[in-house]
Amino acid sequence: MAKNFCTRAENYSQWYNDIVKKADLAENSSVRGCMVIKPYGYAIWEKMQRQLDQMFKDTGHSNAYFPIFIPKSFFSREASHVEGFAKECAVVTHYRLKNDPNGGGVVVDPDAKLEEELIVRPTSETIIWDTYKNWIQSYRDLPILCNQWANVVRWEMRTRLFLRTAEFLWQEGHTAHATREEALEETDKMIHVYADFAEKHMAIPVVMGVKSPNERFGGAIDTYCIEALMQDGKALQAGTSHFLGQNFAKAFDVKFLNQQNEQEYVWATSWGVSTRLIGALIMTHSDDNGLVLPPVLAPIQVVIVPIYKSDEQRQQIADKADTLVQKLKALGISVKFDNDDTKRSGWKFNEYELKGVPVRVAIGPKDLENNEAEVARRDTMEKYNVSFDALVEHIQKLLEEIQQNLYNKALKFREEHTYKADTWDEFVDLLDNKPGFVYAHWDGTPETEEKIKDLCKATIRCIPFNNPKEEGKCILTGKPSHERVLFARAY
RNA sequence: CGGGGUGUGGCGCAGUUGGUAGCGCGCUACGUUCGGGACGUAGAGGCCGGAAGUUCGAGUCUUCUCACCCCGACCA
Repeated sequence: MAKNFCTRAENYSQWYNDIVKKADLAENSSVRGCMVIKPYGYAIWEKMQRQLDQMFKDTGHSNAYFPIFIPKSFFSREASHVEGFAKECAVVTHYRLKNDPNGGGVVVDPDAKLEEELIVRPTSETIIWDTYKNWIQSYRDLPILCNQWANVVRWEMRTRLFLRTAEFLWQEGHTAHATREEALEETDKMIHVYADFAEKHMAIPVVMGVKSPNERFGGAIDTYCIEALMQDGKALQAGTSHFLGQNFAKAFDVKFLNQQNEQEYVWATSWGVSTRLIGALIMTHSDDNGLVLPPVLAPIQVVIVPIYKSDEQRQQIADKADTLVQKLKALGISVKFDNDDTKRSGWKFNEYELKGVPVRVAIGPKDLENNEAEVARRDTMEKYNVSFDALVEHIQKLLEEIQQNLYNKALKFREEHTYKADTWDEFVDLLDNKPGFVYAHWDGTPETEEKIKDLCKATIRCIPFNNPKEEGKCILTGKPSHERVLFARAY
């Protein structure tokens, strides 16, 4: 079947890379650490964007755009924020090139040094709070609910397509509120939007929770997150929502006059998801035959492949296919009729399987005779015949069924790979031999979390919301603990 | 920044004791095919990562350099 294709069992990361390349999602560019997102991969991102954007609008947010460059001085205003990002910032120091006097092409003009260096945004809190300062005077100016779709740069040492690249695409929401309660509510609302998106659209079950101090965003009071479990048993952070308190308001002196005519610092949140979600999508659903896409996000939901010998047959099938295309399109289903004569049907079957198209319809001479078509679903690889009269309705239902099946499968996988550990040996044994989510007691100190990470590479992914209280002893130190937290090795 | 590796047609690779570059895939044309990646025939395509050196002669040997990949420390 699939040729030159690494299986998950053989080498998981090779399998991942193969999928990204062979499904034509993205490739490495000649710029170190940066990827080219190819049309098919970008189409998935566009579908995600469209959906998320609608969800942001529905919750009262508006899009805006802020500069890609941030003056260095802005960056140093919030101490833990700088600390979080300083090590991975790209910096612009000059604004002009000139011809190399030695004839070696162009060189940076040393006379064109910037007065103040500019940071290429790794995230936009600082430039946005510098801007919000001018937008806010009174409680009547609040809340501000902005989102921006943008690229950001984090100079990573080691990169992997979609999962970690030097430049990536994301959205970042930045909101300003009059009260602590309102900002907290916003933080909570947005992590729920992300969880909803992950589960309903990406068909990925997630655990929602709060980050431990070690894993918290630089400059945040609290970071909420959604965590997903990949097929190799590693966790992947799929989205974050931060309660920033008044940290940035204080750093940028953003105050408003409340109804009692008193000056108060503004309360803030920020939240984001990135193209990394495409990595999550791949590693949650795909199999050894290639990409598997949930119908809701698939650029092509249905592909129709004709099988023919003569031109006459080809024409007859095309007529049949065209009416099918019209009917499916009328239902809002994205369908492709691949009538390319330079590729054979077998080649197309493999190609669309590799690309994760949820439903394939094959129509050949025999089918014409019997007034039916062969339907193949990508998630289960099942094939069967359906009469033409029932086809449209069948496909519509099938797409919904596949979406649901993928979610159920992923949920089942997560449940089967979620464990409890009560002793250190048990904990390490699980991580090494049955990788997945491990619920274990922790004494609540950053030092212990750090030590656990050093010892076995596992980190606290989150402390789930509504976490059941349970008395126990810390897995490492034996100190008392009143709840289990979620551990895993993570991407 | 440590430790390991690789640079040769678009991609994946071979190239012996130094003798002037080959294979598979892909690509082009034509023909035969067409219900799970077809086959035949004929083609196109390469200053062998770069620089210097040894030599009558370097893909091959020496030195230097550059780039990329893998494993660590950092991270969404």
